[in-house]
Amino acid sequence: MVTIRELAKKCGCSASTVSMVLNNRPLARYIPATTKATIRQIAVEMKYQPNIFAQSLRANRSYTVGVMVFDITDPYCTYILRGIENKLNAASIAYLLFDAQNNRERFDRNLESMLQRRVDGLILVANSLQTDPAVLEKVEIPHVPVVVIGRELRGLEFASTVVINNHRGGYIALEHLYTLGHREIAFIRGPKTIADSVLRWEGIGKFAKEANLKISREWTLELVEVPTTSAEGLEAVKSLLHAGRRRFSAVLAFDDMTALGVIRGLSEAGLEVPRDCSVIGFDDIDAAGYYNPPLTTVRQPMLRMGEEAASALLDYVNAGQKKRKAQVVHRVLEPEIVVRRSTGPVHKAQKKTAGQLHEARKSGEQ
Amino acid sequence: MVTIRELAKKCGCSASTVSMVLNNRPLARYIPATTKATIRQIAVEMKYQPNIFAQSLRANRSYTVGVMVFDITDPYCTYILRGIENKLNAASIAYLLFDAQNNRERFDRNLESMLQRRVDGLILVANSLQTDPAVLEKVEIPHVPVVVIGRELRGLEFASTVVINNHRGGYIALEHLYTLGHREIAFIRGPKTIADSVLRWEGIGKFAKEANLKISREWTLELVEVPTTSAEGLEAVKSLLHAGRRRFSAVLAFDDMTALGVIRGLSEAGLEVPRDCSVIGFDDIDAAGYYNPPLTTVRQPMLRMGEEAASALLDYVNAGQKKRKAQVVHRVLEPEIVVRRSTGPVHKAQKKTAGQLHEARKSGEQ
DNA sequence: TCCCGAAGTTCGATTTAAATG
DNA sequence: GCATTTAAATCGAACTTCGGG
Repeated sequence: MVTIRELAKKCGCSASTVSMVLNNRPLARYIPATTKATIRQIAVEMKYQPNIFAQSLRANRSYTVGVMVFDITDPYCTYILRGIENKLNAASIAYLLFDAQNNRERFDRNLESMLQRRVDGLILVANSLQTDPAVLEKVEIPHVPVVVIGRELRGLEFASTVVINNHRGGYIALEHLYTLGHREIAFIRGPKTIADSVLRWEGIGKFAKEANLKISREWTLELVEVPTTSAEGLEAVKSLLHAGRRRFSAVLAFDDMTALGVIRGLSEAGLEVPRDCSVIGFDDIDAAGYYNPPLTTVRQPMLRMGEEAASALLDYVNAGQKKRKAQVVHRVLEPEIVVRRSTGPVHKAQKKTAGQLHEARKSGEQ
Repeated sequence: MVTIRELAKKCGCSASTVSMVLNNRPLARYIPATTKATIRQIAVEMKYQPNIFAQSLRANRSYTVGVMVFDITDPYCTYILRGIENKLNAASIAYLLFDAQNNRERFDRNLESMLQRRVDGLILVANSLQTDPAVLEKVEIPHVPVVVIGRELRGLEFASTVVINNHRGGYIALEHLYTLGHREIAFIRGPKTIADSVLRWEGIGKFAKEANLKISREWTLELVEVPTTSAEGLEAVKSLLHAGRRRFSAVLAFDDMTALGVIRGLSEAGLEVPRDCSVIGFDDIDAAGYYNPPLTTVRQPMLRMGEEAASALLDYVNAGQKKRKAQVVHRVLEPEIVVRRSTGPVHKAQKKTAGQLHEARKSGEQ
């Protein structure tokens, strides 16, 4: 690897001159254009690449940010990551990836690791288990700027946030089912420990109130585990069906994974989606698009969330570099409904709702 | 941030002493145990953390490896990544993640970027578009050790590989269908440009020959695009069904994404899986497990592939550090069949095979 | 005074060579 | 000669300061 001194020798000048020229410093302003051109040319010829270790040491910057996701195998995370990558790439900033694997100890270890490596900033893709403000206190010490995705978090003067309007998401999900004529709807709520879940439920409540729709407690289940899995959705819908005479013509699930399990549960019980029962999810993960049948869902703009987060972080870091005062931002993105084939109107022909149909078939089988 | 000199002052000794003690250098051997203990204790109290920039500059190592995947939104990649993460984490090595996004220019840019950042080694999760040996030539120049996952590549003395036995995979996939009684089988091959695809096809051919099974050219389609999508699987099976009087009772798809599309295509054509037609995939991505119905597939041990790759890289890097001669390795992992619900026996009652059934229904509808 | 360029210092940890009692 | 410690050099880029024309 060629150093700046070797390059300087070849150019017949000093290292300072080379440095100033290649970095377009003000001091290089009076150096003749021909000299500059020669230096640049020789630099290319010799494939000179400034040693990033030396640069980092000098500038006290790593030119690297840290990104921690709560679960890299979760497609929600990977699309956010794609958004982050797009922005960072454009700014020639590389990133260290850390995966918390839904595990608090790992989360803490990773955080430690990122700080030890002196990242210029960090992005946390959070499920709510992990990012209570307390966790971030240790981040404050070296004043590393942070952007948190997916978790409301105000009042920390070094932390920006990017979230979606979960309240609105819950609202439009129920609205969609209502518009299709559904009045008897089962709900599979997310764990109460998750902030998203609470907000979505409030949005659902708001629409119900406005539409004068009654939410039956008996058709409302609550998931307990994070992460959610399709297996839980499957179990949930089975217990709903076993609840007996209950009737419902649609299921509103906390998220896509749950919803996919619900669809499978209905299929296995001999019910067809959406003919016998509609199902709606939340997120719009890839699998929603290619499921059998494809899932209607409330879409989180994951790519944009990642891009916004990366932009916010870069702005903050660059501002700090130029000694301007950096501003935290709190962005709220709007979700949108994506209508596919898992929801449909309540047919006139559809005399019986899902629960009843199931009952009927069961008796028929026996 | 406290430096080693500040720490030394507090300890009443020189920076050299502190350095030697904290790093357990041989020279520290005669330093009294009490002194050492004091130094260590004060280091903890002052929260001393060696500046990694300075360490890197001195040692000419980044203590960081680069990992490039071909598509971070592909679940195949994320499980491999999880395996890599597990091993690297245990060795306190962080990694820079790069995503080629199935794009050759990005691949090259990222490679450049990794080298510029002087990673200690790199892992490439390759689809075959990208890793012809020529690409790796530029890696050789700075003698950076490489591990390639998913692509056979011998003869480069700095590159290890981790692959699965694709030939065997194809063999056992067909064997599974054959054992269930299927004799009339449709094939959706992968693109010929992908090495995996060719090898799997050879394995299929081998079993067919041994079992004296005829592979009909008319029931064999070939995908052209990378990445594969479920949409292509759907299209493929539709064109198979439209081919008319053709009869087949099972479909062997190139990979899971394709297979999932096939299942949906069959469903949309009114055929039930596996009653009317069995479907088998390849990979065992998450979605295979929660699909409707769950997919029988040939499993690639992705977690292990990642772990093996990371281990191989660490071994190589550490060997180089200790000036032992580093060894490249070429690991071949065995795939295994995962039987779920998308395959079943050919029923005696199943008078007609999928193609015929479809024909029958079509006429019935008209 | 203005233009051009170089010598020398800094960043922080590690290591070599050498110096103490 | 031995146990114990340290001053000084090193890694490479960037910037401050200074000097010659």
